[in-house]
Amino acid sequence: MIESVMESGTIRVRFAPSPTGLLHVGNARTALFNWLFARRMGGKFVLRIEDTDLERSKSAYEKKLIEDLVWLGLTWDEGPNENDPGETGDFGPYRQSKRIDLYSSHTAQLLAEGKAYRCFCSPEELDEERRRAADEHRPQIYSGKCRKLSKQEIKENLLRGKTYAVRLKIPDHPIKFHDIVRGDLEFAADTISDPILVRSAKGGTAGASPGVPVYNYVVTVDDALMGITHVIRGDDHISNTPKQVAIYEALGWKVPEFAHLSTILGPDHERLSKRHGATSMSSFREMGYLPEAMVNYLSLLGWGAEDGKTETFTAAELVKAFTLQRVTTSPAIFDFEKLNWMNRHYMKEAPPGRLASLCWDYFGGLLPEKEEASDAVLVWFFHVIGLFVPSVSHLDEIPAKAAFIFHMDPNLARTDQENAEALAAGSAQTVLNELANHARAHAGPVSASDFAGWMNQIKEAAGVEGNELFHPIRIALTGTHSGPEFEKLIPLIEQGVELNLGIPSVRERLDAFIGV
RNA sequence: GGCGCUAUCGUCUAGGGGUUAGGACGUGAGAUUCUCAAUCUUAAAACACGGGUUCGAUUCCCGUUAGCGCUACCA
Repeated sequence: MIESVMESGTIRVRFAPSPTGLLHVGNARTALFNWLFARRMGGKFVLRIEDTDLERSKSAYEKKLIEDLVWLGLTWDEGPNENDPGETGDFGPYRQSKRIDLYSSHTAQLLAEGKAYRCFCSPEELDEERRRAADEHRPQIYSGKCRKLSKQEIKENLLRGKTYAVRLKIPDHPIKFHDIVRGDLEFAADTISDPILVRSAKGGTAGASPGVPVYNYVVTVDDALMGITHVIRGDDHISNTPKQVAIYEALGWKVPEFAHLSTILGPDHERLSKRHGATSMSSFREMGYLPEAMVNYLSLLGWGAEDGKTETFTAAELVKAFTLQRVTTSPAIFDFEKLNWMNRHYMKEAPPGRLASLCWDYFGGLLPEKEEASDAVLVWFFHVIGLFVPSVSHLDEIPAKAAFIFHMDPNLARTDQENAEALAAGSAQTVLNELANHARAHAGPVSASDFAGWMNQIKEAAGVEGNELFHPIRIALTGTHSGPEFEKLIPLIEQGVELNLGIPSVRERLDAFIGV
């Protein structure tokens, strides 16, 4: 089966996260590049859950992980199903915890062929070896002591019930492999320790070790058995790769192509972590970032368009443009500002209805339940959101910006530092008196043109214009000296009043502030 | 300590033996708008250092330095 897949030329890649936490920026970018490569090449994208670390793995994280991948639009062809505990694909199981029986036959084979051996060394002995190597400025690699054990010695150890681990014999020639991103990589044999394949356990006198296989062994066997042709992953795995290559070769399997992606760092050049703020996909989603902005931004971390200029790509455009050859080698710093810019870009393009429904929950308590809201309320809310979107980087900032629509505190408006300055101007009181007169003389809701008319008359009567005119009025009406233009704002306020959303009318606002 | 990866504006990057070293974010200035945001125009801003190779290196090679990763019977 493996051979047939390899020979068919179908490209198969995998994303193999362990469900020990949320999907963060680095892993999301790895998933994205795998996905892009698979889609671009017409290959298969496999999701494999590496949940062998039972202590840290949680099914809740697996669920969240799947949610986040779906949110980003990185759909997989094989792997755990999105909505049920089942799996899709012919190369399963796709959860590593269900695969633990698959490795022992290969271990037995390696042992039988003399490509692996039993290592009876104790942790203490190994520690001692390492310590000595460090003292002598040598690479800290295993001495290979147990390689030389005679059959007789092994038998005796087994008979005495000594525990042993299984180690691979690293061949004594340099290990080379090709990395699509970095070119040919080569590691000298004497810098690579014989890797443990299977952890120590009390073995029987026959058969393979009953111990638990280690990560490097497991991924290699899994990748091979799943017919993975291209391993695209973080560059923290470069040092693991020669060991894995040796495993492929010992088992007589074709070595896949590798592509090691550079690390994503925080602004302080440290590895990106929670310390730097939001880094998980779910937190970005909660903050109201759009998935297409996230995908686009992530794609630019370690990759660039061929023309050297294009920055914005839809997912489809990315699939068309993406090549591993253009992936960059140096580490990239995650720039929240540029992500924000990207999100603003996509918010401008998004239909207001979509943004409004994403925002609804941010306005908890101020609006009816979305399901119970009338069409008129929905439309009104679309407009409110549309009014504030240009002034925010992500959707969850909107409620604070829009708060004055729902309620206004005249005392706060008066005492706010910057407001106080504007109100202290000599003309401010005149302007406000004039405004009060107009409001007094007006019955019913105020239209945008009513208000524009007032403005013109106040301008003449008070003999002021510009900030001196508009600042006091804006403060009287909204409690702040900055915000959306009156022409759009006034109708929205009066409509909101009519919809019984409990928001103060133009007249009520002015009354509270200046007494009408 | 050992092994490895990396090095172009503050950041993401394009480029590549001879270029005014290009674009984007951010920043400054200007325009527009009642304000803020948005928008438009515009400016400043980079080839880490030292040796080679070469007529010529930012580009190729070597070294230094710095950053990062790995160095587990973790994944």
